[in-house]
Amino acid sequence: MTDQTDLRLTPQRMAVLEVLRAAHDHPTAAEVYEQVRRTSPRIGSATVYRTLALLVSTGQALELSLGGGAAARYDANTCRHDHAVCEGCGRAVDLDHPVPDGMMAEIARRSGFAITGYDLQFRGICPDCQAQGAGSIRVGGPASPQ
Amino acid sequence: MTDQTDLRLTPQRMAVLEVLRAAHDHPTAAEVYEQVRRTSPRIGSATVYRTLALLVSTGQALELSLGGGAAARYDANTCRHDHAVCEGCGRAVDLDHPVPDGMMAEIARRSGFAITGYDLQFRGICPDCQAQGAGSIRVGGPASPQ
DNA sequence: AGTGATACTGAGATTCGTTCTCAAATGACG
DNA sequence: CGTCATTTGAGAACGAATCTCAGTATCACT
Repeated sequence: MTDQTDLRLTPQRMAVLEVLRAAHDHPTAAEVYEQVRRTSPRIGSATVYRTLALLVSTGQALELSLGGGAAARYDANTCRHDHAVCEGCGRAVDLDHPVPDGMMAEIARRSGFAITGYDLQFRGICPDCQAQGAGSIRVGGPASPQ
Repeated sequence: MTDQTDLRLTPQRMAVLEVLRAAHDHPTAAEVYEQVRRTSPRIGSATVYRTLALLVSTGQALELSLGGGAAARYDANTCRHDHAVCEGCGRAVDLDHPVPDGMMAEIARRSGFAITGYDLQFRGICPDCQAQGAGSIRVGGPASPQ
């Protein structure tokens, strides 16, 4: 992965990318796998994981780690954007609210880091979950803790 | 965990909290476990995990999911603060740079979410890693991908 | 077309972090 | 001192992700 001299666009890779592009709900690798199997029943999970990692490393997909022990989620929308994660149902919705320009420069100056990017996630209760009783949200976290 | 009527401050819990308070490097659960064993050799890892989760749920510790397949890290500094994660060595340093007040209100208004908080992590190369050749950072991610 | 080199795949095993199970231990309190 | 809920520790179990490796597909070149 560090020194790809030749990258092939195989049917499997196309299938994964297609599924990811078609999905708008930030699927996990397992969900992508399940979906891809409908059209390519012989594909292996390793291939899906490999392809996802490849897409991320070539900038064609984003990997979201939405906290907790939850599985990583993937997003074909590669424009800079953030997410709001619902503490009730675990879903994530897209936001496009840029972090103020000066902020990154400020952080870089203070920390000495060469900043290459950032991940920003808001936590809260989505409108749906608010509707069905925000008071009854289980304390343990999102719907699928593990 | 949802309805604790009686919470005991056991020696094990004190030991975990002590270790976490003494550590300033955002240890993983495994690191906390290893450290706690020096003073309480008979403690089990389950207890450490349980206690860590308990501390998080009672607001006495923060859980950081620093992306990738990396293990969760814990932080006894419960004041609102963010982190810069080094893509070279995987370490995280504290930052205290508040997100502008108006921003959360703005997000809440646009998304319809009842925002309860946020997680902000900057990615970059720490001064140390910059010094020893920032060009040679492995592409796959932090030092210990999994 | 034929050949060798290289990249890719799929199945299953493996690793690792984390949670679960359950009997035994502990602590609180009358 | 007895009771009862809480907590503990050992190990099993789990799920996500990665690794291994033999087999397959594709490329470059003749």
